[in-house]
Amino acid sequence: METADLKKAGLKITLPRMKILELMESGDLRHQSAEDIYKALLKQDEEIGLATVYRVLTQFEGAGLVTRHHFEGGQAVFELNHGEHHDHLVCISCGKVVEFMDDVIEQHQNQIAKANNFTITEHSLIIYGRCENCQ
Amino acid sequence: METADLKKAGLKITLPRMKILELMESGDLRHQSAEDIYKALLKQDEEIGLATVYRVLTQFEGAGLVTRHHFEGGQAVFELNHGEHHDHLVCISCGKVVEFMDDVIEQHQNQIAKANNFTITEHSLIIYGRCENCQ
DNA sequence: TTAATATATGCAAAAGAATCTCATTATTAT
DNA sequence: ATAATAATGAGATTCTTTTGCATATATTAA
Repeated sequence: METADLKKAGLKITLPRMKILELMESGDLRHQSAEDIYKALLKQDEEIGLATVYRVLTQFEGAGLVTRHHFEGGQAVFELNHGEHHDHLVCISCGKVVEFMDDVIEQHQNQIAKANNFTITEHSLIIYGRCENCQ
Repeated sequence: METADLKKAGLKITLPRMKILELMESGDLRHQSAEDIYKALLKQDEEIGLATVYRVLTQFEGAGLVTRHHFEGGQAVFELNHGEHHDHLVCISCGKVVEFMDDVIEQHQNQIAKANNFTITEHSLIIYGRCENCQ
């Protein structure tokens, strides 16, 4: 992920945008709410407003750099796109998120859409449960 | 769906609860937001507050009578439970909702959860797209 | 049927998430 | 470096949902 991607999206290279990208790339947490990101930036002494974080994330989403997920629990979470589409397992206890991808499921979704004369624009499959450590 | 279900859930049989149940059974719209329900009740000249609608729906959800879905677009929608679990196709243009159920997808979800040592509590599969009339 | 009690309701206020306004500041193309 | 354009921060605002509290309603036992 680089400045080139921002340019391509017609977005100026600004400090807030760079910092948010960096933070999302830096990997500890791949799925964070706007507020998580805002707080993480504060901890790094970056004075970036929450409104800016929301704005930037929405622009990134529009540019296809980021995906917004509506997991349960109020706030949307954002994830940096990395190639392949995938779905999610979410632990309702500790919040752990595992990504997965299943071709058979994808295929069946396409069939179902077709059978109902729907043109798919996107889909969201989330499995909620308890992870290994939270049984 | 009957008063017995309310009793079983330890809920008193009250007018708001009956009216909301009736409305949700009466079938025109199987997936409605709390506000949709509130407005529909107003049209029937039932003076039931929005807060009550939210409270009752949340209680119904807790009692397993109703399922809350977080489709895209701000408001949660509520659906009266009718036996089998199922997933949803949602038209992003007209809001039409089609229910479906696919055993192969269900099976694969279970496998995936197992492979990742998750105990499933629930899952949500939503396919967004355009329906026949909205292409 | 009535009285006692436990719950539910309506309204207004509050809380939480996300967006918008607008004056100021930064970035880009010239 | 400058002008033109876009982005930012802070706070106000909107929208959805929840809560507090005084009143009203339903249930239970007498």
